[in-house]
Parts: sequence; C-alpha cells; structure tokens
Amino acid sequence: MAQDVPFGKPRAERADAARNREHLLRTAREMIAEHGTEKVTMDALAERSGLGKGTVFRRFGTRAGIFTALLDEDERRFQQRVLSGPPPLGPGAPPRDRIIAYGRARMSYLYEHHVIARATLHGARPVPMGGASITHPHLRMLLARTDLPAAILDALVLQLTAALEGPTFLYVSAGENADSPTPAEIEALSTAWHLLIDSLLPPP
Amino acid sequence: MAQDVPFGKPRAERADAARNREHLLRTAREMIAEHGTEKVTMDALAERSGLGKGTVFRRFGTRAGIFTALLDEDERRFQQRVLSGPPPLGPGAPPRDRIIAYGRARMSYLYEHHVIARATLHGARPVPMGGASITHPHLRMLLARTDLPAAILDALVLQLTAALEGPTFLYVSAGENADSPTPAEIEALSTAWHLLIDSLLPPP
DNA sequence: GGGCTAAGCGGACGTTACCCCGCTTAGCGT
DNA sequence: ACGCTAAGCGGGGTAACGTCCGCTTAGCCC
Repeated sequence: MAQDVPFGKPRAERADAARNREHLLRTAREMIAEHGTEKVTMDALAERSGLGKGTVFRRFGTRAGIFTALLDEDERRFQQRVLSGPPPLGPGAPPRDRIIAYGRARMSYLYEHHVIARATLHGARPVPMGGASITHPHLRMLLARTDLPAAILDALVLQLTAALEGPTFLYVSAGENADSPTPAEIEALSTAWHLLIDSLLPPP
Repeated sequence: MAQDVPFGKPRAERADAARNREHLLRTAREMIAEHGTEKVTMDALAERSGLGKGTVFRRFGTRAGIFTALLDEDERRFQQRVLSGPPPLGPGAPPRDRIIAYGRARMSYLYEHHVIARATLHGARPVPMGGASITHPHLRMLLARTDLPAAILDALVLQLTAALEGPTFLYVSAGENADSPTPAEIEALSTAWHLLIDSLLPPP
C-alpha cells in the first residue's frame, strides 16, 4: 500500500491555488475591517493581493462568492454545534425544543455576521434560500418528526425559514434606521419565534 | 374662483414628462413580453423608446424603479380590494379572518406578478421590506387588534411578513427548478399560512 | 402673445462586475 | 529526472448601472 492522497477522483486543489485562496480571503477581511464591504471591489481586491482579476473570479465566481466563502468558515462551526453539540440545540432534545433553540442560536449568529451576510446578497440572481445554510434542511428534518400534516410540510418549512432568516438576513431592520438591527430587536425576534413555535407545536 | 388644477402645491407633472413616462412603461412591458426582464436594460429601454438615458433615470431612479412602477399599477388595485372591498379581505370581518384571507389573496397576487416582482429586487441596496406593498402595515394593524403581547408585536409582524412574502417573492421555489412556483405550491403555501394563523390566533 | 424660470431632457462619462483567451506552471506518469 | 497536460493565472475587453451638466421647452404671469 502506497501513500494515498485524500481524494482520488477530483484532482485536488493545487497548492498555489490554495495559498492564493487563503491570501485573498485574508485580504478581503482586512479590507472589510478597514473600509467596510462596499469598498471590496474585485479590482481592488486583486490589486491589493498582488494577483490578477481573473484569478479572483476563478476562485469565487462572483463578488457575492467572496462573502459566501468568508461566511462559510463560521457557518461550518455553527453547523457543528447544531449537528453534534449538546442539546437542546444539538441532538437529544424533542423537536419542539430543538426548533426553539435553533431559532435563538441562528438569530444571534445572523446578527453577529449580518454585515457579511448582507453582502452575500449583492448580486441578484440565485437568491440564496439560506444559501449554504442549514436552516432549511434542519427545520425540515425536525418538523418531519412532529405530527404536522405531511401535505403542507414543505410549504410550512419554507415559511418558517423565511420568518427566521428574513428579518435579520434580508430586511435587516424594520425601523427607519435601515442599518443594523439592535440587540433589543434580536431579542424581540427570538421571543416572537418562541411564541410562534409554541403556538404551532403546543407543549404536551 | 378660476379653474383649479388637481394639485396646488407641487408644480404637478409636466405634460411631456407624463407622456414619456407612459411611453417608457409601455415599451418596458413590450420588452418584457418579448425577451423577459433580463433584457430590459436602461440603455436598451432608452434607445427603443427613442429617448435619452438620462430621461429614463430621472423618471425611475434605478433599474428596479422601472419594475416597481410597473407593479404599482396593479398594486394599487390590490390595495383597494384590501382597504375597501368586501369582507373578509376588506373591513368588517374579525382580524383573524382578515389575516387569513389576506394571506391567500397576497399569495396569488405575488404569484401572478412574480416575474416582475422578482425583478424589483435587482440591485441590492435598500432591500424592499415588501417594498411599497401594504403587507407589513396591514398585518401590523390587524395584529394590533388581537390580544397578542404588545412587546413583541413588531417582531412578530416582521416574521409573518417574511413568511408570507418570502417564499414567493424572494426564493420563488423550494424545488430544484429555481424558476416559477407552481399553482400547487401556491396552494400549499396558502394552506400552511392558514394553519400558522390558526395556531397563533385560535378560533373562539 | 411674450418672456421667465424651473423642470425636463440628452448623451458623454466613470465605475464596476464579469468574460475571454493565450501564457505559465504544478503535479503526475514513466 | 523530464516531459505532458490540465489547472491556474493575468489583464485587457465588454456591458450595464448610475452621474453630471449644459441645452431645451412647458407652463405660468403679465
């Protein structure tokens, strides 16, 4: 038996490409920290990284792709907590409790990352339904274990996903200040979510 | 007393401007019918109308503004039905029934107009919270008349607005086909909405 | 009807996302 | 080691949004 590389089929990412990708991501974070997401243009990022514009596009496909990649790092950590962390967020608790816990956790996750999350929308086309997020499949899995009518399960999951992610992720704020949500608003949203789920799935 | 023009204060829209606006809107509808919303670019619209680009921007401000203007015509008619039509959609029925009726009506309104509605999102910036739609204020008004806790009223309205408009207006479809929703999906969403409201505001 | 003024108008211009295609080079097989 | 090939890379090119500013003209007052 010789030494196997992790993947057999897909040629695996080339070393220089991986190095560049990390460098680009790091540079993007710097630029965001210094001037905000607005100023992260493809040209500026390429120039500041000392790489060509074509390279940036090859790596991320689109401007939104940069921010999606940035989010992915933290998103993965969040998923870990949901998939294998302690209950009630992780497995072990009844679906109802997990849904409520998920709502709270997701809400503050989105709040902490709303600047970048917002930027992933920039383009237009595919409109990420939670994007690479696990909200939709996770809620679907949990709701499927309740005794809600199966016929409308998918529709309901869609609505609850929108209810959960929409206010923070898309609309960001109801008030006149079209900017960041306040912690108080996040708290109110969490409470409202709790009420909503409590109505839908009354405790035994 | 001489003959008064409808408006006294704001100089009223100039006749040529009004003519041009209608002409632009009509041309835009033609272009949409022929090639879809994608091909309605500011330059193309200006050229096909025989007008300057500056004129198009002055009228609509942004590309999304064109589609918003297009929607507004029908939106106004929809609002009429809600504000002064027969119950349960119009005034007269209990809030609970009106909310359910509103959900159904709004859902099919969005379905009928989803091509144009979708296009109003094009850019990124302001993210229309229902845009010029009445969903948010209307739901707020109706929910305020129920005995839901006032502290989370605003948060709940936000979530319900997202639940109602999100799936059709933004995400459009859950399935693999990222295109139009099917009538069956709309029907399922309406039923799910009914269930959701029924849970939240149980019938007496 | 004639002149004044603010609104309307046009199109050149700047910016930015995204495409394309020829050159370079990493990583594999022998 | 060495050559082959597909992936990576660079940067100029295109199209579209939105801005600006000087010219034109509708609509009001006398």
